[in-house]
Amino acid sequence: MRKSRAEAEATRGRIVATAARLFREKGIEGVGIAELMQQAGLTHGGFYKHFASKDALVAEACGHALDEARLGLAKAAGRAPPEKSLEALLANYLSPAHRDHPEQGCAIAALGSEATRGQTPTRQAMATGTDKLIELVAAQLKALPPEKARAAAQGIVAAMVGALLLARTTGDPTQSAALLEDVRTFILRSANSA
Amino acid sequence: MRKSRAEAEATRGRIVATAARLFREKGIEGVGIAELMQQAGLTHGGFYKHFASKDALVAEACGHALDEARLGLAKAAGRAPPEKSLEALLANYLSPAHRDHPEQGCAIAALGSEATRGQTPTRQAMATGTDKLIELVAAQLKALPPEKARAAAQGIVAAMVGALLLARTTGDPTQSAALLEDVRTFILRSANSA
Amino acid sequence: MRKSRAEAEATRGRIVATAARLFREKGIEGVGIAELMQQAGLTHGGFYKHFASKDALVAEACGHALDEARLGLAKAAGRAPPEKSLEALLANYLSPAHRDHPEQGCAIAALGSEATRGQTPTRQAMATGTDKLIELVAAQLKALPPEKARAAAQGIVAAMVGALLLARTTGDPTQSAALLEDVRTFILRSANSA
Amino acid sequence: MRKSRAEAEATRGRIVATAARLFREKGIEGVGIAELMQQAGLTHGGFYKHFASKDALVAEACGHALDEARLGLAKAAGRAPPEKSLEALLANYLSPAHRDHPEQGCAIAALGSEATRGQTPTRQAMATGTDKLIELVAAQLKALPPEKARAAAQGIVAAMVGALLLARTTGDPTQSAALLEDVRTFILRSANSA
DNA sequence: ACTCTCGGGACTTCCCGTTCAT
DNA sequence: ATGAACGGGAAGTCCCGAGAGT
Repeated sequence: MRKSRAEAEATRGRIVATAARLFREKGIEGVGIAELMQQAGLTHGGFYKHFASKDALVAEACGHALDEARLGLAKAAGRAPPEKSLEALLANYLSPAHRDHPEQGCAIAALGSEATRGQTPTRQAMATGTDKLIELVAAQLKALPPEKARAAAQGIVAAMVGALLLARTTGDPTQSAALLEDVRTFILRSANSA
Repeated sequence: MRKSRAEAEATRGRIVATAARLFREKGIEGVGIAELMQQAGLTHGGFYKHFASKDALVAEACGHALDEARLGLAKAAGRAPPEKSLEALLANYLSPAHRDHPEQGCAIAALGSEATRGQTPTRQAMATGTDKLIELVAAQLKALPPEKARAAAQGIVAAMVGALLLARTTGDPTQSAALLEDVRTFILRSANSA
Repeated sequence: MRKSRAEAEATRGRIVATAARLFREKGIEGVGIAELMQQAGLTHGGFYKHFASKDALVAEACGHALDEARLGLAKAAGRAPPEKSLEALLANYLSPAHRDHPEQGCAIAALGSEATRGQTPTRQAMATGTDKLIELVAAQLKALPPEKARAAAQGIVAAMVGALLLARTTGDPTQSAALLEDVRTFILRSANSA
Repeated sequence: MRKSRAEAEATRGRIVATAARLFREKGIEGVGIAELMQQAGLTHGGFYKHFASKDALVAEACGHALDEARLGLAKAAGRAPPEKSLEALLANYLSPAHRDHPEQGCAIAALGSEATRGQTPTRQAMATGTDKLIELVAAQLKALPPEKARAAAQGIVAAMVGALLLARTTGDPTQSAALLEDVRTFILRSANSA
């Protein structure tokens, strides 16, 4: 029944990963410890050996989700030629696939309004993750000096997150796909004229 | 003890208005029928004489919140000279005051991720309200032909909503105020070059 | 969701009946509130609206189980001609069917050793039920004066309960059936020579 | 710190003896490995060097308890003149002292209903011990041929075990003492008329 | 319209058997 | 052999949505 230290660490990681997925899919309040642990292949009894409370997990899972999504974006940007990296990043983020799969996507779009009302550690994790995302986008703005890049990156990230939210709100897939497309154009126009 | 038809109607309206405020403040799951009715000056027993379920109220309250916020924006835009109306609208939306008072502000930013997972009527109400907001913004883009205006308006609204979310996530008031400012610049740059 | 007063009372009764069955089948410690309520078609959340604690239910369920089993015995005794009523009662109690179905049978045999260590109300319920069972058996000893009947009845009940326990301990069905038969003979011999 | 083979064997025996006592006192589920080992003067970590599982110990402890109790009965029977040996055995078993000290007494009465639901090795041990007890009682029925003796012995053991259970259920010491007395009479009457 | 209550489900605490690490 | 810790699972408390009863 009991596992070695290494296995226990793996278990903990599995819980965090599962939580990061489920929270984005069903919302933080929409997932209970029991369901969470079951999805991780455990029972809820052992949860408190790994985390002090649900809120502690929430903070960690938010950080994990943010990191995971940012890594995907960085990879997509890296695969494109340097002058097209921003376009590639946007194509990845503002896509119907991302719209339809919040459980693997950006936690700001999936959990933003809930996280705002969360506890301090959660908000902290979201703030840190958001900042790193802005930095990632700023790094793609190679034509701009650092300060202007950061300012523009904030606008870009804001538009990205907002667009995803709007696209998920609209029921019509065609209409929301067009919206994502329009916002991409909107962003690039502003970025290019900076 | 029985009230007239008109009074009952007024009561119903008070419940919706209270819900629209509380939901934006504490989230949909964060507000119970009991607290809601108490804030409306009633007891929770009578709730189901007015609404079939909490979800029915949620849908209605979302629509109400969206309308209320949009009216405020329209008024702010209307007070400015025609060529400055978009600036005025943005100044109103992307302000520290709006950031600090979700309970009177935009429901997309305050409830977006929760509403996405809500029931159909709720999502419908959010979609309709979002569309009207886009139309309001498009109407300020007087230099553009209707179709281009709508496309640009989508980008603007996306950036507005996203910016508010980011600003509320960041704990530091100074930093988030700068972010709101930066996004305003970002939006106008794109709008002007359209 | 909520039920009328009468339905709630029925629910409570269903819980007790389910508990009486499950406890005898799996033991008191072997049944949790969750499983119990699930078998009764409910969830464990509502349990404490009906009972102050698990122990409170245990006491009530023991009483219920004892009553139920005694009623069955009384009926079996009543169906036989008066001079054969004890034989009928014993045939019913000391039968392979009873041995194989503790969940519908005598709670003393099924729960005796656990109940001994239970809380006062549980022990009280067991004591009362045991006493009534002795009285039932005494009532079949029509040839004896009341006091001698009660004394003999105690011996009979002791042998009945013990025989069931021994029969359930033995793995071999044939051997235990013979044991039940032998004990029946043993009892009647003593009763007839009193 | 390492102990010799013999010492380890002694330790093991001490654990079994402690378990046999504690199980009868508090029930099988009522005793944890930790308490058990502490009572044996050890810490719980080493338990699994001696036994594969708690269930393995349970089986062994049941056997030990049964043997121990039977030895006591045999000794009591042996101390009496041959024609009084059954009376002596009964006096020993059906005594207030036995009623009040299950931890040193008959495991069938103390653990019967729990053991019934135990695992196969446990049930096996109980069955074997029960059989030996019946044989011991049969050996006291010197006037009867072997087969009749065994049949009668089954009735006697059943009544003995049942009586102890009933006596422990009743709260009142006086009443239960009378019950034990009555059952003794009941048994002897049947035995003598066989 | 108000109060009380039913049933649902969440979170958390506690303890147990078992095993790792020392 | 010791002690810590992992994972399982139960008990219990709390709050919520919904509706019955007055």
